[in-house]
Amino acid sequence: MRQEEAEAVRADLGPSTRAAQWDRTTNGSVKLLLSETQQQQLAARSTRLSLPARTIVYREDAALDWIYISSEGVLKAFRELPSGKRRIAAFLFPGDVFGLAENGRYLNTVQAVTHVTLYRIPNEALTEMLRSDPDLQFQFLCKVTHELRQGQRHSIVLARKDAAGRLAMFLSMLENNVVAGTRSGWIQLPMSRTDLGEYLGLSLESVSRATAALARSGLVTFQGGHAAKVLDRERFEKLVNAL
Amino acid sequence: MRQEEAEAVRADLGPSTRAAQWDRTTNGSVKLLLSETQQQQLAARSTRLSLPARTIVYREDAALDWIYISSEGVLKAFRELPSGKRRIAAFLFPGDVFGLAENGRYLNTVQAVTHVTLYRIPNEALTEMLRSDPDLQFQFLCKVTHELRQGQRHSIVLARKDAAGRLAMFLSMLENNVVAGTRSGWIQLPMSRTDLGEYLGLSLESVSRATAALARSGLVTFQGGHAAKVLDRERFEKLVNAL
DNA sequence: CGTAGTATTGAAACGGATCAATATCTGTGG
DNA sequence: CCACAGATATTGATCCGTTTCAATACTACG
Repeated sequence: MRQEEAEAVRADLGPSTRAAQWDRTTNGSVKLLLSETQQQQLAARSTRLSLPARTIVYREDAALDWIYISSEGVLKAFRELPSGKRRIAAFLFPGDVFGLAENGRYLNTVQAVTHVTLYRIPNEALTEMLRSDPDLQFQFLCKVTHELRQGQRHSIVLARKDAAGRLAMFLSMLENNVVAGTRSGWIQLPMSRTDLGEYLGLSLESVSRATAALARSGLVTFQGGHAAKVLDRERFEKLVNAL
Repeated sequence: MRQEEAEAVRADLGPSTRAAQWDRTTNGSVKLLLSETQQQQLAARSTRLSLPARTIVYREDAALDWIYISSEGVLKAFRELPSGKRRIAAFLFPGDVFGLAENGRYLNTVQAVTHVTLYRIPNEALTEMLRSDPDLQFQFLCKVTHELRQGQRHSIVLARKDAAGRLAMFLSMLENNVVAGTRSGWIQLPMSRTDLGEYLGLSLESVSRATAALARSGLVTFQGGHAAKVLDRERFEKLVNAL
């Protein structure tokens, strides 16, 4: 079904997509697939960064200077609310593009959750490339479109009233984001319970209770708080889809 | 501040945006501003539609055939959940582009809330134009980016725990969407309480109680259930920002 | 090995969902 | 123009789950 979607995109765009095609990464998100020329151009203008966990990549309201592409690790994009609370808008995984969806100023603060490696491209260089290369720009259009879809999924999660259901949906989402090479069945949870709460719109106590509830009812086991495994697939999926 | 953002976009893109510029409509959303040639091209390939309230424009999972631009009236974009419940992802106002953010299949069902007039462009014709016109494509990139931002705002609303606060944020959002010419201060609420509930993640009873609460505390008056006016601006804004 | 940040668990209270009854609005036909 | 019917909206009472406050347990890193 995912595969079908990718096909459909190619069909929609016809010949123009041959040089720069869509594809889905192993982590389930949409990845930029570039022609050799495009890769060279991007590589020539980008800097590779290696950042430890907790590093802030940029802050909300800062001037938009660079566009980033995540290569390894996990990051979080969040906003600080007037009350001091935080709402995490999205977690960023390898292959994700960020710093793109804002005009002149970054909208969110982006911070590394784990150690990460990123590619950083000056905003002007990228927009210059987009301007002169419709195929490349189409890649980004699709990328943003995909993020829009993710955002809508997030809204659906937030509209659920049951904490366990929200958590299950989040785990399900992470499952589709498994980086190739992860051991069978175990879902890595690099982020803290607080992060989960800020993403799911729950207090961290509720997150804790939700994990306990999933474990107690035998749907999922947790290992050390940062890994999970679905035990009862059928009931798990039923919960996920019990919207 | 909005104005500043628009400026920044132009600055980011430089000369390439001269022919096809960004602008903000009076309703606060981002509108496509096209060159004469682009307008002619679009006009030549689009059909104008006039639809009564409640008409379904397209259904989720239907094949993506056309892209739409709203001209008059209000629509809602929603998904039917397995349980039969609905979640409204967005309301669509004049100037909004929709049917764009999906690949091969529409993601949401779109239905007219009021009588609407739309422009409909065959998908292939539009993608053809985008392929050959980077400036035009950039318009759409920015448009989708803006929708992404709206989606994030929606997520923030949904993460609030207090019904009155959610409703106040929605009213505030509508206020920025006022179509030019609306009488001073009155916010039009063309959608039903049920629609509000489905957008805000509340039961319609809670929406009703929230309106009652806002009225009782003197922040807002409601007139016939489909118009509202902020009475105590200061306290209203305080509530909106009390995240 | 200890300390600080992180996570779990418990008890009480608040707020929204739900069920249920009544009221209002809208559009249609007499 | 009015009356009626179906849909939409308001209001009330109760239940359930999340939040909050608080105390304890765990984990990771120096």
